[in-house]
Amino acid sequence: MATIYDVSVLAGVSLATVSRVMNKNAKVSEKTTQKVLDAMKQLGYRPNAIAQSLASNRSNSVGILVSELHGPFYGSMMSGIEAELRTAEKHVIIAAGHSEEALEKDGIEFLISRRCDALILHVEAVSDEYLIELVNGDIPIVLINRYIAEIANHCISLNNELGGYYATKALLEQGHREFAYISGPSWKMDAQDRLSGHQRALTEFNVPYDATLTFEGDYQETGGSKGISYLLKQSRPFTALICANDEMALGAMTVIREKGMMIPEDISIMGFDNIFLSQFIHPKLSTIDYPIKQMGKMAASWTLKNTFNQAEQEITHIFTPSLVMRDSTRPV
Amino acid sequence: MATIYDVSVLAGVSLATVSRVMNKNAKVSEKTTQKVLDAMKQLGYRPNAIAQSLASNRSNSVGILVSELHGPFYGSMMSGIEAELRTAEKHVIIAAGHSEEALEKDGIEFLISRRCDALILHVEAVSDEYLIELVNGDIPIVLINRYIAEIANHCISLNNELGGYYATKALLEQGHREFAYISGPSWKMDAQDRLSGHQRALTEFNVPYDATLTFEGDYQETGGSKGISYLLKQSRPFTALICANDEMALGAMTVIREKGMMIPEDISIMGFDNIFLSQFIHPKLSTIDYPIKQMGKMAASWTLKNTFNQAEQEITHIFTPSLVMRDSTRPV
DNA sequence: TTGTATGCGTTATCAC
DNA sequence: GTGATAACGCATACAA
Repeated sequence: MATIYDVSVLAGVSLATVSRVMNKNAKVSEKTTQKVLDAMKQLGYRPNAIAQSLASNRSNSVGILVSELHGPFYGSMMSGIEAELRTAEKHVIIAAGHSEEALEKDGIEFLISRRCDALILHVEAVSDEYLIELVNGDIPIVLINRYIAEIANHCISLNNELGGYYATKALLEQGHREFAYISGPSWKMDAQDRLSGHQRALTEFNVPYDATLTFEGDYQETGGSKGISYLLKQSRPFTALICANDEMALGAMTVIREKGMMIPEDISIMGFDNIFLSQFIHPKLSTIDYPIKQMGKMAASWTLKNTFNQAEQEITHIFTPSLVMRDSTRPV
Repeated sequence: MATIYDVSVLAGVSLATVSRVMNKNAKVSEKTTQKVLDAMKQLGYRPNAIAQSLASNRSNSVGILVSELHGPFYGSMMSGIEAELRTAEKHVIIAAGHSEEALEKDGIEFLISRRCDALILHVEAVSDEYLIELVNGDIPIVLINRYIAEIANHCISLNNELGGYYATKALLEQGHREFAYISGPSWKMDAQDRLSGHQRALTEFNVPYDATLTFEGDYQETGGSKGISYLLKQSRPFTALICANDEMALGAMTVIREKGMMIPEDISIMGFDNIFLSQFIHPKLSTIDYPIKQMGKMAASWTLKNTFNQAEQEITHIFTPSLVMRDSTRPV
């Protein structure tokens, strides 16, 4: 693979001149520029990004850490980030943390070791302290879906509690009084927040919270299936099921139908996240909109602004969820 | 950020020795090893992967190019690859090609410039010639979902034609004789192959292929919605709808229901890909299984074998699709 | 406008 | 077993 040196020899100029025409940051005569360009083309020269990074201490890339590489939530997030960054000619380097502390730290180490210019992290297992320390390091960092007061301006998060509140309130206003709830993993902050919102709404309507009709799921379809199976076995009846995300709602719906019940006639179902698919399933899922794509875009804008000094735009740090009523819920 | 030099000074040894204990590739006495380790810990030393790459000409990472960062298909693929690579302590660097020639080449350039040790590509827009040339370059390359005879052992692909054949044949055997077909973008090879398989099955059963009941979709939900709307407006009736992928099937199902028709009573629907969700929608989707996750895993194994000389395992180059009959189809 | 020289943080090839 | 020292491919301060 040709190097800058080969190009300089062929073009009959110095190595520095070649570097200059690449970076267009210094005046080079029209004529030599052309000579260099020709030589580059002739050699099929491609700059070595690694060497560039080492010499300049910048990589023109931002690192992204997601929990999983699959799933609609992370898919939207990655797409949102990449789309925004691409307009600025920055690249992304993606790693997966799998919601495990060791792997998350590992992924972050990897991204740092690759000398990313900034990091966008969706982390769940590492501690606040760890993150605060990280933010105080020398590499710019944004957190998605996590709010830490001490570093609030590094956070792009959704008010999950409010989302949980909206979800339950909507059903309460439809007359529902008996609820079942399939939550996310209880150690995850967003799962806790959504459940808190649920409870707040119940309290507001003087409806007691029934722990026996709560199931801790895993945010996946199978969690929803297992959850509803469990809940249906309990002695207490319920008219509404709230799932802490759409995937679990989907899993639950499948089982409910298998048991011969109708949605929403027998059970109203509410999801959370408003994944793209939720409008294509049957019945169309009522849910809480989580604008994750825009949040990804916003996180990317943050790095553009704070790292690459581009486009001074307004950064929204806390997003507000909104209710999306469709066909899986109905008044009782 | 501490460098290897800082460590060597603190440990009172030479720079080379520090490098040795990092790479454990040469004998270093127990005692000095410990001194170095201590110094590293004390300084919070992290190796600079960029410098390592430059010096060693290896990066311990493999580059992945996908068309999109979202969607169940690419999600599964990325997950499959990453899971396999992680067991070997290799990392992935992901870029998106957006099914556009310029962007695909761009992404490949990026991955090469980052000195990935190998590349796994899901490309659709670049030409065979370009890829053949690439494969003859000095970086190991695997192609997913693409078969090019000249470089067959660099390809991990599915027999899409056979899948299309299976899909249609299953419906023919159920007695269907009037078909509508929503295809993928006609310039995509896999879309062409699936359609060819469809036509082969028709021919085998002496059923004429009706081009007026074929719609060219975009492999997305909206393509399915638009497609079925168009097809329903045609004068010719049909009892079965075949969609070139599950997402379009989903989009079509939504519209069909909005029009007050029943699935599968009024129309049988067959998808393609067997995305994870297809078993959770209602009615459960009959489809063709595309083992993309295993194929991703296989591509990763290929790189492990051909680039990192690990685990001499058997590589399957052409995967065979299989029929998955569920509830969206029924005999007529 | 162009060239020279040095450094970026490692690995690796020699010596000792 | 350990230490100098030359690459690796490029950016950049300093000269010319």
